[in-house]
Amino acid sequence: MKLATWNVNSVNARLPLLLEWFREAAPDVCALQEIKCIDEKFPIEAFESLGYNCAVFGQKTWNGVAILSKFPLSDVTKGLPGDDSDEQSRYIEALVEAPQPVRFVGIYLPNGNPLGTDKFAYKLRWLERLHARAAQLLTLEEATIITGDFNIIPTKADCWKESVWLDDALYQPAVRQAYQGLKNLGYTDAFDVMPPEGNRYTFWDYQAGAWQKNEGIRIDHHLLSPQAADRLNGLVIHKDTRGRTHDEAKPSDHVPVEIELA
DNA sequence: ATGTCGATACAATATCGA
Repeated sequence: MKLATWNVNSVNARLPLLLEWFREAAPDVCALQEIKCIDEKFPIEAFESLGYNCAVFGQKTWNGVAILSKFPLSDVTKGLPGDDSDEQSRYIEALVEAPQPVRFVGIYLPNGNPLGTDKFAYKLRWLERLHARAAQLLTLEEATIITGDFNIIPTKADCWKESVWLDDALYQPAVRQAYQGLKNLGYTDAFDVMPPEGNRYTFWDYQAGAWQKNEGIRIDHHLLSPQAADRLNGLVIHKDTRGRTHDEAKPSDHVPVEIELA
């Protein structure tokens, strides 16, 4: 069973490339982030024609997350619990009704830049709420996967040059500690168990020739409950999609990251 | 010298967020 995550930076701007990749890689389940549209503008028919069920939590202009699945989806939760005033679409959760079910959580964690603003405070509060939800999910004793764009560089090995990231919200000690805190609850980062050969980055900035110079970072992660970690068989970072174009469509700045579960 | 994107309000460019 292949479960992927991809920050697509607008699902509609990316659609030709997405459909091409979904045909090739054929993930069973995929979390999308930054769909950048309201629910009514999500290209549901295009994905349904490839055999996917869609759960969408959209938003105008910014953010927006979705789950695509070849298996039925049930028990869908939209929005991260813990703050009714949070209006940003960054969290979606569903039960994937496969022969061996999986509870699948897709997140688009706040970027948090620049430091010293309410944006960074929002990121820290969001992390606290995610910690609480992650702890709650563990009590279900299910195979649970929390995946998505975490906007967190876990270690200095996960960026091309540490000095560049020291003043960035993606690499702050408090943020990295919060990520470790999720692991301390009992979640496993699939990358720690199944590091791929060669590339470890999942994002290359559009600017400053970052892709051409391989100046990337690893910020798209899969966290697995013990019941899910016991089934982990592999991890693939689809780096080639970063260099692909399709007619008018240009690549996302993130690439898909996929895990294989027994 | 952030050197690029995408959505939006707006009607060719500017702003915002990343």
